[in-house]
Amino acid sequence: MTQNAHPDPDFDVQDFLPYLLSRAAELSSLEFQKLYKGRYGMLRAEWRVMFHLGVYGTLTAKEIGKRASLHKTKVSRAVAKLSDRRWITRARDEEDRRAEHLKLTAAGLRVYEDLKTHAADHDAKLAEVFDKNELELLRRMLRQLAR
Amino acid sequence: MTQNAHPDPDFDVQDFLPYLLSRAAELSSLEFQKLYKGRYGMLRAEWRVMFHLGVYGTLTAKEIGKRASLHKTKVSRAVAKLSDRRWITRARDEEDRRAEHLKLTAAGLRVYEDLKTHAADHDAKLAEVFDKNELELLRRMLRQLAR
DNA sequence: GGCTAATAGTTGTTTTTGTAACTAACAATA
DNA sequence: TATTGTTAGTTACAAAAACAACTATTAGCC
Repeated sequence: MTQNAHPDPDFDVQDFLPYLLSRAAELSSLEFQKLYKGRYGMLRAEWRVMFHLGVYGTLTAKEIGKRASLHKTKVSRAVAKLSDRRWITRARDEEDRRAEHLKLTAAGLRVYEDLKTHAADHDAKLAEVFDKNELELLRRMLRQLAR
Repeated sequence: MTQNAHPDPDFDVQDFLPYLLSRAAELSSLEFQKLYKGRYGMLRAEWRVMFHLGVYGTLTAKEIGKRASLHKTKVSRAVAKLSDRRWITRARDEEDRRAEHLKLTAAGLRVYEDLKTHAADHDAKLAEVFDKNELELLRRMLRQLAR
């Protein structure tokens, strides 16, 4: 079966990084997901859009998609829904009338702040199994992998 | 869950572990996903089922679900499809006739071996940005988070 | 200017997923 | 041995994701 020159003939699929990562991602986000879904009826893409606006202030859909690794259709639908709920505003760019500048409303900001608070709590809980150095390294490595 | 005493008032959502993890997971698995999807028309759940059978030999759907963190409906559908393609066999347990013992066929084993080889290559490529100790720590932490 | 290509974002359609309800077999217990 | 509860796995239906095709606008270029 093996063809030739494979890095490690005794590779264990259970150590496969994408697998470990996706399990860790799924399980670690479960609780928080319940919160934004249950309390605000939000989807993951919507939460991502909101928090990018929370962090950066004003962005276009394209910029959000790029930064958050979300496909434009997901961003588009998330933006439509958030806008319907008056959690964000859309302002047409007068230089380039295809683009819109998105921004949290006051209500949106409150939602963002609330979720952010819970995210901080949740993160702290996840983090407490590790020590500070390990954790810093973990974050660095994850950022590195996300390119 | 905790109500007050928020750990860090200046918490940055972009360091939120579930977010970092899910981005790292998505991006790191992209290439490999193309492979099992493109070459074998497989879904992620199907690949997971196959590789668990590849590693453990024989398992029931329930065991796979538990080990792979897959919901029983996903396992059920994956098993149905893999069985249609003659990549796995299903043998009714005669002690408990609700359960089935699943196993890769010779053809299934070939698919598994092929994918495993590519997984090993892909993993090696991902891993090469880190040094051995870091990598070991990363895997340990991810396993820890996946509980 | 007028033509083609590219870009920002949207919409429609098809796959996949999530959820709940279901069947069949087993277990516990009265 | 009926009765009720549990468990392994399936199926049906609704929600969400993926993908392709679309509109409107801008950019490049002859």
